[in-house]
This record gives sequence, C-alpha cells and structure tokens, in this order.
Amino acid sequence: MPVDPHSHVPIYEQIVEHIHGRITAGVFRPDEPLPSIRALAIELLVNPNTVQRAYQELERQGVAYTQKGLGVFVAANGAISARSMSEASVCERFEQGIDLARAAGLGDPTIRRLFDRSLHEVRETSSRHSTNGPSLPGEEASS
Amino acid sequence: MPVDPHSHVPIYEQIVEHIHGRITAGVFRPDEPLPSIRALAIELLVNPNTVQRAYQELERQGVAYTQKGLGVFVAANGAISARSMSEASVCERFEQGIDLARAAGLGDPTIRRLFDRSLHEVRETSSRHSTNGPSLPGEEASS
DNA sequence: ATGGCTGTACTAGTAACCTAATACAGTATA
DNA sequence: TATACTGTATTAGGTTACTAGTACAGCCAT
Repeated sequence: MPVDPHSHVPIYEQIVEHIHGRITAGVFRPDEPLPSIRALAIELLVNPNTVQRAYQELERQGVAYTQKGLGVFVAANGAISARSMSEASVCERFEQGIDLARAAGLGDPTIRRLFDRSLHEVRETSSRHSTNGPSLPGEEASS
Repeated sequence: MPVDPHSHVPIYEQIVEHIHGRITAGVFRPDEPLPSIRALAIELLVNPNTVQRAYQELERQGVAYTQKGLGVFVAANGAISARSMSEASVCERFEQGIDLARAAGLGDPTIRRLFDRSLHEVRETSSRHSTNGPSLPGEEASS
C-alpha cells in the first residue's frame, strides 16, 4: 500500500500510478478484474470515493473498462497503455528534478551524480510496495 | 517567473525552491536583499501573502533573515544551506520517479534510459527560467 | 426471490492553499 | 515631519481534494 496521504500528489493519482505499475509489471493482466472499489479502499485505508475516482480515470485513459455489477477489468491494450503512462510519470518526475537542478546552476555531471545517489538510496529503502509478492518477473524491454 | 499555479506543489514551495536555486547559482549572495515581498508578488502574478509564506519558510530554514522595515536578506551560510536544500529537492523528485519505475517492474538499465531521455528533452525545452540572464556561471563542485 | 457482492450517484463537511482587502509597524529619505 | 518604501498581521472568501454517509442499480448464487 504505497499511498501517502501527506504527499502533494492527490491520492487518486497515486492509485492510478500504482495500478499502472501493477499492470505494467504483469500483476494485473488484460480482461482480469482489478480489486473492487471497496476492497481496495479498505486495503489502502482510503475512502471508496477516492478509489472510484482513480478507476474512472483509468477508464478514461483506456487502461480499464467497467462492467456494472461485475467489476472493473484491465483493457485488452491496457498493458501497452499502462506502460507508456508509467514511463510518462517517471519521466515527469525526472524532468521536474532536472529543471530544479538546472535552475540552481548545476551541470550535467553533478545532476548525474545526484541521480546515481538517488538510485542507490532507493535500492536500500525498497522494502515496501508489492503487497502480494516481493519478487516479480521484471519486464525488461523498453520501447 | 517559473511559478505554475496548476502544479500540485504549492506556489509558496515553488518560490522557496526557486530562491534556493538563485542563491545556489550565486544570483543572490549572502547579506544581499531578496526581492521585496510586494515586488516579487507582482513579478510572479501572485498574492503577497503567498510570497510572505515562502520567505517565512526560508527564514525558518536559516537560508534568509529578516530586518523589519528593511527587507529579507540572504543569511551568511545561506549559500550552503540553499545548496543542500536544492539537492534534496532534486533527489526527492528523482526518488519519486525511481519508486514509480521500480513499482512497474522496470530495471536499472531501463530507468537510466528514461533518465537520459529526460535529460535531453529538458535541454531542448530549457528556454525558460532565469529571468535576468540565460547564461550563469555554473557552479560545478558537488560535495 | 433473497442476500451478497459489484459499480454509481448524491449531499454535506473538513482541511489545505490561495486570494483579497485592510491595517499596522519599522526604516530611510526629503 | 511627511512620504514611501520595507515586513507583519488579521479577517474573509473561494477552490480543490478528500472524507463520510447514504441510497440506488446491476449481476449472480443460493
């Protein structure tokens, strides 16, 4: 449950990005159901309305589709869509950091050094996310 | 005026990070005055109260100090403080991106590829920030 | 058909961030 | 002293994100 209520990014967006990651990683496969709104709300200690909003966003993106009374399912091309959305989110964060660094007059070598430092720190602190399995088959084929 | 009212990060924090960058880059030097609250509010098209909040935060961090009736000035060790705060902000963004990427099952090579792509894209789009001069003496000495 | 799931919809309330307007206090200069 | 800058403080109002509670509607198994 990687949701941080104190983050500046809205919870529903965190959920959307979380689902993107799960689909990209192959945890949720096309035509398989996502966790029910209520179940995920309980798991994340979040209001069901917040989860619903996230699922609406996923449907708007074409990553998922809804069958009333049955649940929300991963779309046929959901894996591809989710992958590109995931990469976009990642790059967005990277670009924000790079913008900040450039504004501070930092050069590319320094920026790369900071990135490497972050890469190593996250490795040490990566004892969270992944509620069902700590080791997953890491997809390794960038477009 | 790099302030984005539509961003999820509060305007006052954007201002704080902006000032950090200016001090780190040597635009604002120790014991020199920062722009007045009202002047910066006009420049950024923002409410003076928002700028005041940013300046309060800078003072709380020890980056700046206030002399009532005179203005807000860069602290003696403001450059060092601002530099570390800038780097922390940059790394925070990087770590957010890395967390997202790992949650999507992406491996280090892919993550580095995305980072390089971001680095190049920002270079092309870097025709903003820096209100007074496009080229500044780039500090190049990381701790 | 009843019960238990699913998603959907609506209203109300809270908190954070920001805006707006105003008033006050300290400092410098003419 | 008057003026014009500085920062400070207070009150009110708006928007967004989220919470909370409730009610409704579709699907399915018993």
